Amino acid sequence: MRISELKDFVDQQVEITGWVIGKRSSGKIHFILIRDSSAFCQVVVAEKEVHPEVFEQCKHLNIETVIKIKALAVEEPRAKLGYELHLKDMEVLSTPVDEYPIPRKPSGPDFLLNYRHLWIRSPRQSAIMRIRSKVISAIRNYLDQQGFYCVDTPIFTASSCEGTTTLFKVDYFNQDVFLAQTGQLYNEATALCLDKVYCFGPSFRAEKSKTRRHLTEFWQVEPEFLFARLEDIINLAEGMIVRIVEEILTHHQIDLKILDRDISKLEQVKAPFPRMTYDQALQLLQEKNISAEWGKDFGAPEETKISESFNSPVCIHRYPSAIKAFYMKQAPEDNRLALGVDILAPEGYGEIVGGGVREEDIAILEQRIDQHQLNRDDYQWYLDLRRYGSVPHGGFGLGIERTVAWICGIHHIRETIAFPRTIDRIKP
RNA sequence: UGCUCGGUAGCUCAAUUGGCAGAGCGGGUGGCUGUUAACCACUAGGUUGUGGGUUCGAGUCCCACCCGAGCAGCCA
Repeated sequence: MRISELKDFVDQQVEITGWVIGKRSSGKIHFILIRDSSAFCQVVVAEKEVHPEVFEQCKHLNIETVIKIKALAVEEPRAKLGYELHLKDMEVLSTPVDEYPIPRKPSGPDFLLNYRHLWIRSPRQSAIMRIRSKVISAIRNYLDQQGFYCVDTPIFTASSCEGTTTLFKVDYFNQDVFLAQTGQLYNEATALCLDKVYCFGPSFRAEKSKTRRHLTEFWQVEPEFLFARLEDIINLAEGMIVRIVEEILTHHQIDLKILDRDISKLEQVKAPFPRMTYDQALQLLQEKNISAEWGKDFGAPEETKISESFNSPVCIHRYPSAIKAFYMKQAPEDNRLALGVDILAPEGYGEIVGGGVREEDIAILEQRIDQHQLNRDDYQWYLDLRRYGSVPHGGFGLGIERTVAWICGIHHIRETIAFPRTIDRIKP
């Protein structure tokens, strides 16, 4: 049985296999902290209640010793989870051959990332990984229930998709190919046969970004569907985010507690999210005495200021067309604006969703490709989608790491993936 | 890529004006029956990021390089 199930076994004898994460001792009584795959818990060892050999063994338990224990589960209000274990018997299954490199007291990120393969064992990091897993399954379940098909798009791509960001070049049998930065263009193709589709996979950006919101390898889910109006796209993203938050609040209270997450902040996330145009967002910034020029994208400080005004994620739509991707459809009422939407997470976690309506007219799309100084030849297959049976469509991408960072309330997205890839870190 | 800050024990950090290399944690040994990053005593543990320079003397000052962090741009 697992530590997270202790609440169902109060005053009963339980058997648990766990890893030692710390110990304290007062001579005739030891306090051992153990973790298993579900949570962590304190084990109390009284000299009178165990065999002398077991008591002596407990004196020498180092971090990451693996023990199998028989103990009584007891309610304990002082404990973080509300329970502790009173040891009856213990068997040592594995003794570390060396001192564990990671101390219990705080260490710096450089050191911890060098030992990432061990750091992930800490209660905090494990809690984040469990939450990430649930975020992903919540997304998949939500889309499945809405009738979406999962279509996996290629990682190797022949050329730039969006043309804006730097790509990783790979040698592909003596040919230069690139790691995908998005699956969207491919799923515009699959949407024209299956209608509601999504891809879920890693994306790669070779930009030399060194911020707490960037990784070179990150994961995103990208739904795409036919006859999508901007409103439909926002509704789908909103429903997805609400579902994610509900699932985490329902199933991961222990993990949120381990992370010291302020749950009231997540409980305030309710549909409908506030929606405003880019112009209205500029106005909001002006009211807060922040000057932002029309025509420029918001930077991190502006995004933080906007999201601080709301308890739920905020949807900002109709950005200037010039700062958005070439495939973004222009607003019929004002062609300087794009039918695109960004959703900013609360508490300054920044953009977690970007999406919009795609341009379905081949003439306009060709013009846009030229304006962005992209090579038309690279996009012939994409233009075919407009040549044959073109209909309005759209979708969005949701960044997994940024979403998990927000849900968990952690500062840097490198902790939201088991083995983060950043500009200068490829090991372990 | 730019700006700012940093690199001293396994980890977190001190070291006054340029003058003996230090502490806490972690490890080891001993003590303590309710500890929550427990505490107390003893003990082991150092090529001060690398290379050069100034100086009687450099962790400290100068130059170059390497590495890291924060922020920005770009974006999920």
